[in-house]
Amino acid sequence: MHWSDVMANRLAERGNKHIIATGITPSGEFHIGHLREILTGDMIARAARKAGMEAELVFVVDNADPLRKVYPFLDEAYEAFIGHQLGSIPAPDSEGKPDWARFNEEGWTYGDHFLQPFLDALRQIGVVPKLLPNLAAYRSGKFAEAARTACDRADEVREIIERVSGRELPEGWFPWQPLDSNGSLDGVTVKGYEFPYVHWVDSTGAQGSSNIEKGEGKLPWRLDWPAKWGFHNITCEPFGKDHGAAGGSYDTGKEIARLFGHEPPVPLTYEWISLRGQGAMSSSSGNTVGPMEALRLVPPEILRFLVANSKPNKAIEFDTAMGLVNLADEYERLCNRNFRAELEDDALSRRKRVQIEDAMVAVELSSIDESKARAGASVSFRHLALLAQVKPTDEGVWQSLQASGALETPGEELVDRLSRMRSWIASDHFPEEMRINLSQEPNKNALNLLSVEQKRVVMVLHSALSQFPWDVEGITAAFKEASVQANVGMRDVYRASYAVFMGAERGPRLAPILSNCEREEMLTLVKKSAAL
RNA sequence: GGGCCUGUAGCUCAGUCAGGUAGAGCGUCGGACUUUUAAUCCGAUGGUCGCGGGUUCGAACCCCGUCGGGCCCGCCA
Repeated sequence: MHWSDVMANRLAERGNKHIIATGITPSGEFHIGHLREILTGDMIARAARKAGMEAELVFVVDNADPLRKVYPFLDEAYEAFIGHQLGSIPAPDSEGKPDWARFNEEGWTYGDHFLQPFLDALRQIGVVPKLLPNLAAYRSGKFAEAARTACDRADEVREIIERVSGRELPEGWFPWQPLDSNGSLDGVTVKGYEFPYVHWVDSTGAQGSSNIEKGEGKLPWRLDWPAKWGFHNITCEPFGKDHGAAGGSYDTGKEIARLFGHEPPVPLTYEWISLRGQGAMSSSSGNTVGPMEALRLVPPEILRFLVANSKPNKAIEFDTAMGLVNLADEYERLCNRNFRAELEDDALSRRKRVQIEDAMVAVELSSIDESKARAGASVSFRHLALLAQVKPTDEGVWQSLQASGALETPGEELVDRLSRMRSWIASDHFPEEMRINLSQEPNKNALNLLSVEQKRVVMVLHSALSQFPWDVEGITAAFKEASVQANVGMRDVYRASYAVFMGAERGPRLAPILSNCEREEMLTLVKKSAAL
C-alpha cells in the first residue's frame, strides 16, 4: 500500500474530518526540502479525501519565530533585528538591506518576502494550503488559553520537557518568552508571573510586563507547537526527522498537548532532501535549489513525483543532472502504463502487486489537478532534450514530432515543457552527457577504434557527401552512397560517421543535425579525419 | 551517554509491519531499425539481501549482537 494510503487508514481510525498541518519558519529562501513538508501533507490530504474523509491542508507560517543571526545574504543592519520576530521586521531589499519603505507603507515583512515566492511555486505544483500566520495568531489571542495553562503549570511543563528530552532546563526557564522594550525575544529574564502578565527585565536592565493574551511574546517552540495543534484542531502533521527524534519536540509535544487538553496529531516523520554531492540543504548556508529554480527546469509533476514515489523515511538525493532526466522519464513511462489492467492478472505475486499499486498511486498523486489524472506525454524527456538542442526554434521541434507521427498539434502542456527544457539546457544543471557536441577537430581516439571496414567509410565519406544537397534527404542519401562505395553495411557507415562527427560510437540521428550545421565546416572535418 | 533512521543487482530503489523458491527501473552486453533524432523493439547479463549468531520445517523479513552511513537530544523541513 502506498504510504499516503497507510496514513489515510490511520486517520480513518481517528475520525472523519481532518486538518493536516505543515509549518515552516520563513527565515530565508525556501528550497525543495521545504517542498517535501508541504507535498507530504498535501498527499496525505488527497489520500484521506480519496478514502471518503474530509481533509484540509493548512500551512502554519512560523513568522513569530525570531531572527537567529545575520545570514550571509543579509546586510549588517540586520544585527539590530536579531531576536526580533520575522513577521515584525522589514524584508531585505535586493542588496540585503532592510526595506523600510515597503515595510512602513505596505507592511511587507521579512517573513512575507521569503514566503511569497514559495507560495507562487506551490500554486504551480497544485498545492494551495490555507495559510495560518503564527504571529497574527499570537496577536489575536489564539494562544491565550494554552499560554495561561503553561504559565499556571510551569512546573509540570518543565517536568515533561526534562523527563522526555532528557536534558535539564536552565535555572530561570519559564514557558513564555516575553518581548523586551526593543521588540526582541533574546536576553530577557522572567521575574514573575501574575496572569495575564509575565514580568521581565531585559539585557539593558529595562523592566516591563508582557501580556500573554495579546501576543507580547511567544511560547517556546516545544510549547508553541502543541498549543497550535489545539486551537487549529490539527489531526495530522508530517514533520522533518529533526522533530521526530526520540526526545525531540514531537515527543514532548505529545504530553504537553494532553496537558493543554487535546490529543496530539497523527505524526509522520520524513527524511531530508539533500543536494547530490553537496549534503543537506540549508537556507542559511546558501546550499539550496529553490522551488522556483527547480520549476524552471522540469514540469511540476516531476517534483510531485519525486516526493510521491519515495517513502517518507527515505532520504532523497536531488540531482539536477542525469538524475532528473531519469526521474522524468520514469514518470513518463509510468504514466503510459495501464495499471488497472495489469492488476487484473490474478497470477501476480504479492510483491509484484504491491509494486504496481504503489506506482499507480504515486502517479495519481503526481498529477497537478487532483480530480483528473494526467495522460502520459507522447514525447519522452530525453527525446525532447535532444530535439530542443537540435532544433533552434519551437516550430522546428513541433514539425519534427509531427513528421514522426508523435503528435498532431502540441498541447499547452508540451509547449510549457519545451520552454522549461530550453532553460534547463541553458543552465549549468544540464548534464554534460546529454549535450550534443559536434567535434571541431577529428577525434583521434574515436577514429582509431574503428574497424578496417569502418575506416574505409571515412575515406569515401567526403566524396559521398559532396554528391548530394545539404539537407536531411541528401545527407541520408549520401550515407547510403557511402555504404555502396565502401562496400559495407549501414551499421558500419553510422559507426564511422559518429566517430567523425561526434567522436562517439553512437548518437542521435545524424542527418537532421548535420543539416543544421555549416556544410563546409563539416566537409573539412571529414577531410581532416580521412587524412589521419 | 541516550535514541531514531538506514545498509538488497554497477546505479536508484521495492520487498521487512502479516516469514514460504531474491524483484523492478535504469545501466551494461547482443540483435533489429537510421524517414519514430542516444528513440523504439527483441533478447541476454546481473545480488554470499552489511556481517555474526539465535528462533523456525523454512529468515532479506522476527530476536540478540556487531560494523558502516545519516541524523536527533539549543534552533532547523
